[in-house]
Amino acid sequence: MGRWEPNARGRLEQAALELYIERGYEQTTVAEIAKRAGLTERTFFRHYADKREVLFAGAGALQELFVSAVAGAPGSAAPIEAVGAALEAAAVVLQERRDSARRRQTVIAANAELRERELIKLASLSAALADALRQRGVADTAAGLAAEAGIAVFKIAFERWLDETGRRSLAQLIQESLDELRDVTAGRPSAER
Amino acid sequence: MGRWEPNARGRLEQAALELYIERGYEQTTVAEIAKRAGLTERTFFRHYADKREVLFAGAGALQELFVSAVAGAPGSAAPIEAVGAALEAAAVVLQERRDSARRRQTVIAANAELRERELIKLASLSAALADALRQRGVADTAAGLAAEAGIAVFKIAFERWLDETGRRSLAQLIQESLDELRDVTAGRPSAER
DNA sequence: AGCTCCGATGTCAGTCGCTGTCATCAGCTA
DNA sequence: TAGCTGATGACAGCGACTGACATCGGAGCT
Repeated sequence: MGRWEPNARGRLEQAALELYIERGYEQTTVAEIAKRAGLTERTFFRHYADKREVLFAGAGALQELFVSAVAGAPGSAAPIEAVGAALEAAAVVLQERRDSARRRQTVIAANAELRERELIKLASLSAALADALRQRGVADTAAGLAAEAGIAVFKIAFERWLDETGRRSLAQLIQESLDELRDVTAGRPSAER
Repeated sequence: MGRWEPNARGRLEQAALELYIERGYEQTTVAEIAKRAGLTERTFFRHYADKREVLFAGAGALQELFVSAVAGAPGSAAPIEAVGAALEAAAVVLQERRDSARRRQTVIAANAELRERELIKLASLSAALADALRQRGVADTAAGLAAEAGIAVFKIAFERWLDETGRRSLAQLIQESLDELRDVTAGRPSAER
């Protein structure tokens, strides 16, 4: 039990998300977030490096999930298969949270600064993925390419998952996108519109 | 002849790059940049939306180059081939500017905000590439994947081009990376370390 | 030439994100 | 009970960025 109201971080995240939805990211001041959480602006910045970071608290956990999935893939798995395993592990975790993911994504999509922050989180994910592949003995360039390709697939599958009415699971969409990426890079002509 | 000293934008870009190199991005204030360019802080913000944007003035031209290269690719070219053509066109333009590209990249790599801005420029490039592919009749998902894959290849080839002592051209490195991406996504085991 | 228009710049005040510093407060331990 | 410590508050200050208004000087018109 804390000495003050417990879970200050959680209250800040909740308040920030609410306000970003209600009035938009730019129209929300950090002082307002802190006030709604029953804290002061200064305390907000002790918990989060900046006004954007409060929306990305889960990024660290996701990255650990990715890395351990790659590390845990069978030694016989090809790099792209290890990456696929990581993406599927993430899909399982995210599958239950589609509504909240969609709310969050709506906020992010509406603001360029937040999109920038999301992109650097994905880049960090890619770098961690590449490192994990190198740990498995994958050559430098191949590791970087497999990681970037995996993140590209994740981005596109995730976007479709949130857009769709929701028949297919995230894992399915990831698998399909991975297959389609293989076809596309092979120069195979895909279905036209 | 302009009424004031001409080429205010160019002077601002020059001054900013110099100062970012001399004392670092964070340690440079906009007022200092403006002063070195013989202007005021307010005028800086009339030319550039923020302190980061002054480093990315060329992004628009690069994007147009990408788009017109895709649009100009033969109708028989597969999506990934059209993307490859765009990357090669960019490589030709960049090939002559390795030193200045390296200086710029050193500044960007040293600061997270600048890396974020670079990533969103690349994302914008990817979106434009995908749109250009859709114009050619490529299906939505395939267009998005081909574009993201192309940008991934560009990122990695560009990085290697700047790192290497410089034997291979950027165009060569892009071609090799494109080939390696095809192998990696096909699950083909690549050389290990 | 004289006049007017207009776009680029300067000036100034103000908001807000973010930081450094010091005080305070609540529980824990000796 | 007397510290000790970690989380918080209070406050001053810097710098990025914006809105409003003044100014300046060339372009075009009469």
